[in-house]
Amino acid sequence: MDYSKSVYLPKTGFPMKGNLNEREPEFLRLWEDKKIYRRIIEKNAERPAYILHDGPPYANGHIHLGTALNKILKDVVVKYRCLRGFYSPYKPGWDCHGMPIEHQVFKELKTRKGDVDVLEFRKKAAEYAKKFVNIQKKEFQRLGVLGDWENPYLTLRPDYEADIIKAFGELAFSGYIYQAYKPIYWCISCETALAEAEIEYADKKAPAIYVKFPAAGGKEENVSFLIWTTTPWTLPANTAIAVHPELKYVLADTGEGRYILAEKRLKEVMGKRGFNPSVIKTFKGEELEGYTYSNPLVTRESRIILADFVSSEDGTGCVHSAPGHGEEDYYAGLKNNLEILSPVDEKGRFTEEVKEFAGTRVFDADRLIIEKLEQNGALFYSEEISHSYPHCWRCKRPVIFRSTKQWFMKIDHDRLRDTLNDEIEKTRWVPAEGKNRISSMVGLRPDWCLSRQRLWGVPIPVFYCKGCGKSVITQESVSRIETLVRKHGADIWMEKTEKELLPEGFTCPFCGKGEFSKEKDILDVWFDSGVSHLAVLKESDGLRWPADLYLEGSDQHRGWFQTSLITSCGIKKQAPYKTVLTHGFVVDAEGRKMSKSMGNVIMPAELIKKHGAEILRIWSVAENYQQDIRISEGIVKNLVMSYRNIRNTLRFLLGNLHGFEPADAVEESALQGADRWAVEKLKEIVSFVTAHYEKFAFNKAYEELHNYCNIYLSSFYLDHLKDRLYTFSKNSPERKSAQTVLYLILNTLLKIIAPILSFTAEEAYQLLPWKAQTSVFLENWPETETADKTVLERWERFFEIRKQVLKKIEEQRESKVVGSSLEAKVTIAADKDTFGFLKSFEGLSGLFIVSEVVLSPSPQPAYAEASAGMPSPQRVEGDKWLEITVEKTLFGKCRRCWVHFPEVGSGDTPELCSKCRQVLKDDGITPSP
RNA sequence: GGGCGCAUAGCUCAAGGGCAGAGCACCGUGCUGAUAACGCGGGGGUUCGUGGUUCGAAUCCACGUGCGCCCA
Repeated sequence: MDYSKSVYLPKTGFPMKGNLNEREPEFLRLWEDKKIYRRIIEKNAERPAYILHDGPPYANGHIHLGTALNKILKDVVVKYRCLRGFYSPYKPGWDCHGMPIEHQVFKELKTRKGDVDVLEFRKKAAEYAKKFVNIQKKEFQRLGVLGDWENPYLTLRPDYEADIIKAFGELAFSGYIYQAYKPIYWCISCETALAEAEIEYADKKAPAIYVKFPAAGGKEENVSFLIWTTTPWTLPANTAIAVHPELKYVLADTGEGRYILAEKRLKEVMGKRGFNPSVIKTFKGEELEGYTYSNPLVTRESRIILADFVSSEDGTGCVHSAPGHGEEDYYAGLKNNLEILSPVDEKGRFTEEVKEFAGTRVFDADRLIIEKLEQNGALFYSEEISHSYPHCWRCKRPVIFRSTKQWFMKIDHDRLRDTLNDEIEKTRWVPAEGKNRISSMVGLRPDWCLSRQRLWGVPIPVFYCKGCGKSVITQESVSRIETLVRKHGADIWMEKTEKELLPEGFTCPFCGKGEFSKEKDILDVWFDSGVSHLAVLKESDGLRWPADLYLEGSDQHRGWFQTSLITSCGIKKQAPYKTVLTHGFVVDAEGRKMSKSMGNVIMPAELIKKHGAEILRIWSVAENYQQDIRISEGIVKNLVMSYRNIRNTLRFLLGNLHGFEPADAVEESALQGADRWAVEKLKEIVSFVTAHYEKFAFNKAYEELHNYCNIYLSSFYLDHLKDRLYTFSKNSPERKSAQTVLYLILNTLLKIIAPILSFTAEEAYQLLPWKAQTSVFLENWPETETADKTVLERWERFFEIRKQVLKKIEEQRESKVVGSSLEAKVTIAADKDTFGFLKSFEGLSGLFIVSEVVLSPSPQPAYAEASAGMPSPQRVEGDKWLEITVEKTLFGKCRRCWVHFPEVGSGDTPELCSKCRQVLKDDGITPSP
């Protein structure tokens, strides 16, 4: 007789193999076709809101693992909130302006700034950005991220651009915006500003000169600070000499003159002239602060300042500082209130400010300046060196640092820095270290330079009066520009003349004249995204300000978190977010960052193709994202394994609920044996997982879910239930009790894994005959109930004993006494308390999955004999002891349920146990021969 | 060079002064009614290094190494 057809084996259309890459698109289609995102939002429209504001990725290139990680984490948060019944819309966005796109478009056009029609160029740049918005949109959607993909926000949309103009205006009217000089890279042959990305480093020959700057007003006569420079032409713009506060300096006498320089450099520098100087004094750099000296080229007295960037590796340790011609010098200048001189025009010629060399190109001036210094007796030594120097990417010529007038946002205005700090304090930072990080950055940050001498961005809405030369920005002018931009886009600024842009009859508020020229610089692209909270979080779009959550990579402490905070505190005196969550960076198996040159880059598309987006989702949450997140084939393989375990657990649940209907569910009071424990355990899992979703500790939630499926379900509960599910009468209370719990577990599990395992949860949900919704995401989060601790503890104690029973069985398996555990007879002797404890369990044999369990009341002998060299009890703890014996059962094996029973072998169906005989009768089954 | 952070089993993570633990992987094995599944058992550690504090350090302190982010 073949009884395998007479048992109720699992039956389901949920395949064991996920085939994720092929199946996932089905569910993407389902979500799209049935407008699931819309429906979730509508469902919760009247509920409390939870707003995650999307930081816009840059619309350039394909998504990489970092962006995928970020979007998945956001998706998990949003889905969790939605399931919990929050109104939690997700509006994705893209950052569309800026240098990288401009750079790419120039490359494609094989041209450069200055050679293009600005409007045509901007059209191309917009097309380029939109193209990548669409590419990335598809890639993000493929990850299973739900959101308002039909209406994302793009920083290049007219509405958004108008809001940028508006925000700039508001800051200007509050007095935050001012104009000042700042050095930038400048190509004197292309006559254009260059961005960092347009700079190439190449070796260049340069004069390296040592120059004496006579100390002034000191007690010592004939003392000079000795500086070293490779750009003699910047000497006229010198306004300070920087020394390192901690470095040792000397006053050295050569006989020919006395010099101050770093002790470490003394020998080498003096050696150039063959001097063997005597050291008169040694002192720390900080003692030099405030001393003055005179410039040998122009009549100017300047100060010694302290700066940490001074090195003792080359030069003299006394660094010539020209804040108008170098970035380090510039910041040192700001800090020390130095004048920022930049007496060089756009063609690289000295202006009238340097009378003697006016009209001379700076590189030609080097020679003249050296001659002049020599005549003055200020030249200590001159040589030629070759060093790495910035060059223009386009014309390959050396560039210079030149200062131009630029727009800034003042951080120390109207107590803004205090507001920033206060708001940082009020914000919840996850992890908490983020607070420290951003506040130390905000504490030190200089004013924000908003000007960019570029083409692809939003214009700075400022006019210059041709009458008095003053810059003009008024409520009226800004509001007019804002309206025009909202209607036509920011291109209007380039398209129209000043007269057309300004309101009719507009006159200069300073001098009353009516002729203007418009600002040519555009805004820093960080300003675009920095005002996203104003441009996007609008009630009219179903959103709220401030956002509940910003969630980005930890690099955004300096980037978006900060720019958003600054604009927000400047305009609204309040942070735009309540909580900021950061994640680390994606690195390879060895913890190294991914880079093309290292060849260790893994793209999301590869992983999706191979394993499905679900694995990427698991990876995103299973790791501790507060640190750097590693990825490698091995790591992915592990995740795939853990996925399979969860998937198979779902499959088992689905399979064993075949034919079950919710109406079949029994009352909680009618649950049998371990079923009651399972209900309590599930409560515990739901509470734990919910609490950890709430804390953004997704890895803990996932780990718990995995462990639950693995340790509690697969290893114990489900294994134990097989007997009841497969062999008991179809409608028996034992079977229905088990199914009731499986039903509960499955329904619950699908909802709480859905934010992470979105595809799999949906796949399983679609197979539920009793599914109430079109999608699992339209369901409600299960109630979190406090589990009955007494029940859980009782069973934990049981598991401890079970573990030892299993070990004993394994020993006997190794000795070939038993194979299947159902061949085992287990005898347990124990102390009184443990004995009573075990006795209180019904169906112990079923819980151990053995055929016989004998509880031997035999007191103490085993324990007593232990000392006499007899087999020792397996567990002794205080007065508790336990002795477990496993032997092969003498009963016959029931051919149907495989359990060994005494009655097998007798009666009219000797191959069956009495239970199975009855089941066959009750269920009217005639087994096929 | 500076600021912030990280380092525990092959992998992902626990333990935050008191025997270094879990899951996965691996090895062995059972079952053949979750079967590319499932069960059971097992091996596996210089807790990055050095020094210090302490009766006792993975844990606290100092220095160093490696890595990441940001800045120069």
